[in-house]
Amino acid sequence: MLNKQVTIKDLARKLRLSVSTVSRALRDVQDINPETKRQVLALAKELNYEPNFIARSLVNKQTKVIGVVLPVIAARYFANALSGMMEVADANGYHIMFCQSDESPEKEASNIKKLVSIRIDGLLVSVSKCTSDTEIFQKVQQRGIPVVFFDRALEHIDATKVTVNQHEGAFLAVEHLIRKGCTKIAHIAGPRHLSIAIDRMNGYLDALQKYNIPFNKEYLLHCEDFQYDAMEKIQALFNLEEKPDAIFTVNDSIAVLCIKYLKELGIRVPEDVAVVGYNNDPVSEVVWPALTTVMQPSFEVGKLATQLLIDEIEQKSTQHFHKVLSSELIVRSSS
Amino acid sequence: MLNKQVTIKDLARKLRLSVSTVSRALRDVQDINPETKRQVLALAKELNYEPNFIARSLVNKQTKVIGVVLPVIAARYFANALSGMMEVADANGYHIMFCQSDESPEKEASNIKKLVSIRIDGLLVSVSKCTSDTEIFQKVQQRGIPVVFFDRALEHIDATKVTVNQHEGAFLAVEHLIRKGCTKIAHIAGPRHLSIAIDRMNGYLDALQKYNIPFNKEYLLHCEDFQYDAMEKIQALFNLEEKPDAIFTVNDSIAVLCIKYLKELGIRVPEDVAVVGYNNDPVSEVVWPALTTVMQPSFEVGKLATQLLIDEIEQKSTQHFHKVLSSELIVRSSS
DNA sequence: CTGTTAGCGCTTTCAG
DNA sequence: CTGAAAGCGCTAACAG
Repeated sequence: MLNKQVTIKDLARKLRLSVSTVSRALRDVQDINPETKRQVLALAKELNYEPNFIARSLVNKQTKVIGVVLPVIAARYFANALSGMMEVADANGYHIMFCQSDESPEKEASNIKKLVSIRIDGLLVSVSKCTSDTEIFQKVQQRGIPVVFFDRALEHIDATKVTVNQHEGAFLAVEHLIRKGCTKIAHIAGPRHLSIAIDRMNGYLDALQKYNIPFNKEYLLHCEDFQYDAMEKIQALFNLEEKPDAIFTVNDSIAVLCIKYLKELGIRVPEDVAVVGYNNDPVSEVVWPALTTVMQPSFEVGKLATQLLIDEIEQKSTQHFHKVLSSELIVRSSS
Repeated sequence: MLNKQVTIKDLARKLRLSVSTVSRALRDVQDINPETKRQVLALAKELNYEPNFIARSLVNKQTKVIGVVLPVIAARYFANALSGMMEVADANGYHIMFCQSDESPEKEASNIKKLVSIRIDGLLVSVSKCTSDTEIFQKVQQRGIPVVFFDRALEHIDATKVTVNQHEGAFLAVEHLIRKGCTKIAHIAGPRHLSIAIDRMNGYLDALQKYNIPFNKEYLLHCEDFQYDAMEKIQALFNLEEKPDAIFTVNDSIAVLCIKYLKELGIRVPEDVAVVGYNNDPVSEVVWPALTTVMQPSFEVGKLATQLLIDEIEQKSTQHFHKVLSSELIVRSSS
């Protein structure tokens, strides 16, 4: 049943060669007789030889596995980023091993420790909402394992980062609302300590400023946890004297909640109030009216981050970059 | 910078012990002086020793990694199943390495080959829509690597399988429509060769039969690729003389399309036509009216499949099971 | 161009 | 209870 794996030794014996010669023949090294190489390769194929990664790792001190830690795989954005990573990893002979932090810094840390103990060659991470400590990442770097941050990066750490220009995406969204004639534009923002949320908020603020629209403090509300306190913020907005004529939200699920709430109130979207979300989540196509939103290049982020990480692993590059990718506004009927 | 990993040898030297004694102390083996063990453990902690998985794998001939191949990670169902897998794997000291087949049998096969060459200890797979050949899986088994199928399994292969009772889920959905008073119930089914789609269709048929509702051939339509040909089927349905008063669809995205189309036609949901989907996709909560749908226990599927696989790997069980889990009908306002 | 030797970090007989 | 020795499968000097 269990037909043992054929090893380099078996090949050597059958060919009356030494294992080192066989080893050389199997790889792309010079100093090998083409004819010998041919024979070895032929026999290897015939016997269905497969190099043993484990043994190779032990001597080379590199596993060809890249660790990935991200908040949650069930989010479309991260699933797409991961797909991009797998594509590039595959093309370069690397394997991906990923873990989710579930937005918990503790779980994030334990995942990282686990990956490091497996001897990953490099680490790709998108930090949890509450991560602020750089120490663990520095420890990884000190071990000689390159770290690349994607999407959500820590500010005060010297490492390569691939992020998306949140400010620009938000600016585009708000500019679009302004051009549609909206002047009382509210923003339901994300957590105050989360950099991507702050960037989006600043994009909102700067767009208002550029078009000389006075900023109304009452139109800016923060959801501290992205989701569960959203409804009360929305309600607060429509209890104001001066109701907004547009809402830009930090993500699509909040935008969808807005649309539902407005419908209940008999307020028309987009005629009375326009709504724009963020992320191009699948739900955005399905609500009615379909949601205008900002699409981030998640797949590209994954690909680029992985490529840069591999470059660092293979020492092709030694310095750190911060690449910032652009987003795209997708205009649908909610605005 | 690169502070070398401390090895078992370092511990041995400092403690003036032999490596084999240290090795024993580090593991749960008998034949070791408790005091010696204590010392070794203490020093190990102090020096931050971490056992080298790679070296251990090489001698033990087991990697503690489980390979997972699934169609696509961006689908909520699979993301959840994978989360369940990671939970159980983690709790048992295993790691997960996953690949997506993108519904291509070729990519599926190459992923499996890749995983096998990494020397995974076991394989978890949900086959692509078009996979029918059992050969590759048998080859994996012959290598002594246990295979467990989850969600989508191949029929003609002797292996442990964890699936969801599609027939029952569909039956529940249709029964619910019948109890609501619907009698002209249409079904937009999935591909004819895909077993889960066939099971759902049979659940539909059997529910009709049980309640003595005559089957109308015109009310049964197949989408051969799940998505892109859905719209024409829906239209066909409403070009019939005798229009249906309910539609049960093979998945939620088709159900959502139905709702949209019915709205355009000015047909009220659920008053004129009730709609029920399948999967409890996030979109089902967001459409209006919110979609009644069947929720599959994907997380549980992942957990159970992994537990059974680990049992097989560790020889706790040697025979194969086929576990079938139940689904739940989630009633919302579309029916 | 090829063989010999040593060794990666760990486990496992086999003696003591 | 502990140590010596061999070996997992492969790579990497170093001679020849």
